[in-house]
Order: sequence, then structure tokens, then C-alpha cells
Amino acid sequence: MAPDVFSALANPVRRRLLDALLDGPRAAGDLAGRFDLSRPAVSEHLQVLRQVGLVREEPRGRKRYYHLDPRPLAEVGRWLHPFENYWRGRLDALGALLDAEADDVPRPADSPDPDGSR
Amino acid sequence: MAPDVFSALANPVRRRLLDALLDGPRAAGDLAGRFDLSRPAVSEHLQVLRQVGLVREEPRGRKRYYHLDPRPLAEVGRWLHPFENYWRGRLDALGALLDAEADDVPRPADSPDPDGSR
DNA sequence: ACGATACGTCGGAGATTTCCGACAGGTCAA
DNA sequence: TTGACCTGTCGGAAATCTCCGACGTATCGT
Repeated sequence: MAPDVFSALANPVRRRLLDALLDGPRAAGDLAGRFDLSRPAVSEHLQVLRQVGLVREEPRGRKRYYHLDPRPLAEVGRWLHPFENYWRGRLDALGALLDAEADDVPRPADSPDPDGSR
Repeated sequence: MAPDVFSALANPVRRRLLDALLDGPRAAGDLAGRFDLSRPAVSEHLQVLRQVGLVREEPRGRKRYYHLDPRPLAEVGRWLHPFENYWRGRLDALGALLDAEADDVPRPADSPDPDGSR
């Protein structure tokens, strides 16, 4: 239902949950206390994070500690990478030559473009 | 309505649109042709990307070229960064010493934890 | 001017997400 | 055992997202 990491990160509450887990495992109730949200709501957010593997659960006594597992975030990093390269490429090109015009149509590349106006 | 980058990236179609723009500007129709989706649907995805600043629009004749602007992705990179550090930290700690026990409760840190079982 | 093309936007249907109160199961202390 | 905790899950309401067909506007070719 929310099977990918990107959707899991779309919600600010879930991002803040992960942030909170950065400095160590926390009990569910402790986490819930940090939000202006009902406890069930937080619990459901934790369930989503669990489903995508971003947190692990460790029951201890009557508390339930949540551990961060950042490994699924690698997918986001991998997706992001080409864009960082792209960005650097643009900067280089811009430094080497002012290509204000070549910039507008770098390359038709794929489509023959049967509508080449201008 | 979708005011943040993370939500914009939550949809796989939108991610693929950005992927497609990596090798140069593309006309809206060209982009729409790559998906098993109605043209209006793709147009609306482009609108979301426009709203968060991930693409720019350049009308040219009767076509509309979309340019990639990866700058808003920097926010994602910034958010991701502490987790990469965390991950490296775990690896280091694991290499330096087998801390299987210290791992379970690194630090109560914040809460006095009035329920310290075990 | 006319018809075809390229595209955005609107109205609305259907699916998904987010949230809450209520409830249930398991754990601890007495 | 009893009662106070800690937490997950269920049922359902409300908001949001995703998508489509229909329509409007602007541009191009003739």
C-alpha cells in the first residue's frame, strides 16, 4: 500500500520520526509524545516505516523500541545521483562558455521533432 | 497543495518524468507519449513538478519545452545526509568492536525512562 | 480564414492517505 | 489476581491524490 521508500518519505511526520531515531532507539510512546497527533496516528506512521524497512521493532518489556535502519534510503541516494551529476555538468558548462543559446536546446537527441519552429 | 519536494517525488510517474529530462529538454507531448497515461494526467504531474520548482517551462511555438531544474533536490540531499553519516557510524562501530549489547540501548539520552526492565 | 496540432485546465469519479476514538492483548507492580 | 501501563489494530470520517473525457486557447500550415 505504501511499498516504496519515496512515498514513505512524503509525509513530514514520518521524516521527523526518522530524524528523532537518529540519536538512538526510542519507545513508541516517547516518539508519539513529540507530535501534535493522536497516538494511533503515530503508530500507523511507524507501521509504514516498518513496511518499507526504515525502522525495526524491538519489544522490551511493555515498551516497544524502534530502531532506525537507513539502508532503504540508499535507493533514494542512487536515484538522486544522476541529478547531482547533471547539476555539476551545468555549472561546468556555464563556467567554460556562456552557452545561453545552446542551453535552450542542448539536443533533440531522440525525437526528429517535426515542428522545428524559429 | 503539493508544496514540498518530497511529496513531488512520491509519485513514480513524476520521478520518471525527471529521469527523462536528464538528457535534455522535452516537449510536453513527447513526455506524455512515454507513459500509459492520458495526456491531461501527465500535464498535471508536470504542474506539480513546476510548483515545487523542479522543472521550468519554455513555450516555443505551439510546443512547450520542459527543462529540468534539479536545485530543489538539494533539500532531499541535505535531509539524507545525517543518515549517511549514521550508517557509516554504525559500520565503523561494528568494525571497531562488536557492540551487539551497547547497540540495543545506545543512550536513553532524553527520557529518564522509568520503566527500565531487564 | 480554416483546420489540424499542442497543450493547459475544469468537473468529477474513484482510490488512497491521514487521522481519530474505541477496543484488545500483553506486561508490570502490588 | 487486579489495576495501571504501553502499544497495535479496527471502523469510519475527512482530506488528498490520481486519473480521465471534454473543452478552451494559442500556434502552425495552407
